Amino acid sequence: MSTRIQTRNRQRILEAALDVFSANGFRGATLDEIAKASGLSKPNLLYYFDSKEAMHRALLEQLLVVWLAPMRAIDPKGDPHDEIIGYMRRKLQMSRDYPRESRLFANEVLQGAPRLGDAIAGELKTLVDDRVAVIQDWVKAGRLRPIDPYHLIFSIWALTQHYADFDAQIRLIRGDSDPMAGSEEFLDMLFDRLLSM
Amino acid sequence: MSTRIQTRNRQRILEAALDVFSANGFRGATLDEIAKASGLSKPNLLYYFDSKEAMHRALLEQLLVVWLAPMRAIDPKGDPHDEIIGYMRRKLQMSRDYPRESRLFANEVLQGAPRLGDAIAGELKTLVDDRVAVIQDWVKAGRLRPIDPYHLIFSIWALTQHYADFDAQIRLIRGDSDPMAGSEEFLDMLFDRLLSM
DNA sequence: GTCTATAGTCTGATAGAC
DNA sequence: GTCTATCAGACTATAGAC
Repeated sequence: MSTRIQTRNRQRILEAALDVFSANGFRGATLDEIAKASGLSKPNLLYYFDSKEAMHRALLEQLLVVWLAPMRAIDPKGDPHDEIIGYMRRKLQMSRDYPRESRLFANEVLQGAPRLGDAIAGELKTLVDDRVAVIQDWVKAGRLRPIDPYHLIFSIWALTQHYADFDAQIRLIRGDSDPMAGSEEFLDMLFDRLLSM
Repeated sequence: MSTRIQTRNRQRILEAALDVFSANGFRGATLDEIAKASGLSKPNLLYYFDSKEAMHRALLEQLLVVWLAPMRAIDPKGDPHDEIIGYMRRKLQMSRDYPRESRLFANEVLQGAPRLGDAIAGELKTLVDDRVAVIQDWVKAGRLRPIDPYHLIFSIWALTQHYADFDAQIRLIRGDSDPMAGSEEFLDMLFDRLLSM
């Protein structure tokens, strides 16, 4: 019943699976690679997870919680400008801290979200719709200048995730120095100008 | 020697290959799918292209020309504000006209640019470095407010390509109406504010 | 040029010894 | 719980008839 070892091995597998899935997408990933990366045998992987699908599903589920946290943290009672900039900063920090998770998500959506469609159409859409309403209320109350809430949110996603998802391109163009150097100052300035009255 | 049929079949194959590679990445794509999508048999595919790799390479090569054209068209002698906004608009139009090409490129970069690394480090970097210098000259001449040229370019890429690459997500959140509706007005406004003195 | 047939390899998943 | 051995199917690519 040594659940300690089980938990640890499941964690090792998910860690390796995150590497492989985020670098190749679901179909491009192989159990052989995950086995090699985790140091466990292929049948042992399938002792802990029923299938390749199940591994991927486990990753996406634990990803969603972390992924949506920055948006959940937007406070309708806060200052509109600070709340939006704060959201953008938290999202940018996620690209810095969890680039593989960002690429896992990007791969999934890029390939039509076949395994994440329900979560996007459900949990994420509900959250976005709610925050869109908050932004619209801010605009109506005259606390935020008129702006399209959907495109505002999309622009935050696009600008922050770009640094994780297109990391390879940025490195090749800028050289191997920190690809995100200067991004926070730039995005602070950009959103400050975007939101100012 | 009926080169007409050859050219037409090569085109049919590349058309089908673009569908499959852009939807699944290189490793996730299969010749069976490309064969089915093109209406040709699998061995026939390999009569026209030496390998799966060769097909992918052909797509990337013809992509690069189209892909870099909007940036090449930036005129150092033009008005800085208009040139940058014009570049952004051309890039956005590419997302509208060539979403599959955008996703093909995104898949490739997302997965570490294993087959496009040389072109990015060579042709693209050269072009970017040149345009960065142009922007810096504009700033020095006082014709453009001080701004980080690299992050400016990355922000254009991120914001415009997002609509093609994350199309599935946007559709699920906004419903099946045109996912790009309002994007041009929003981005016009955003970059106008970003660049204004 | 296009096909069927198939070689040879890799894939996800299972059986069974320990 | 973990392994070796192995299955059935899918994979890229080739051979050879037409």
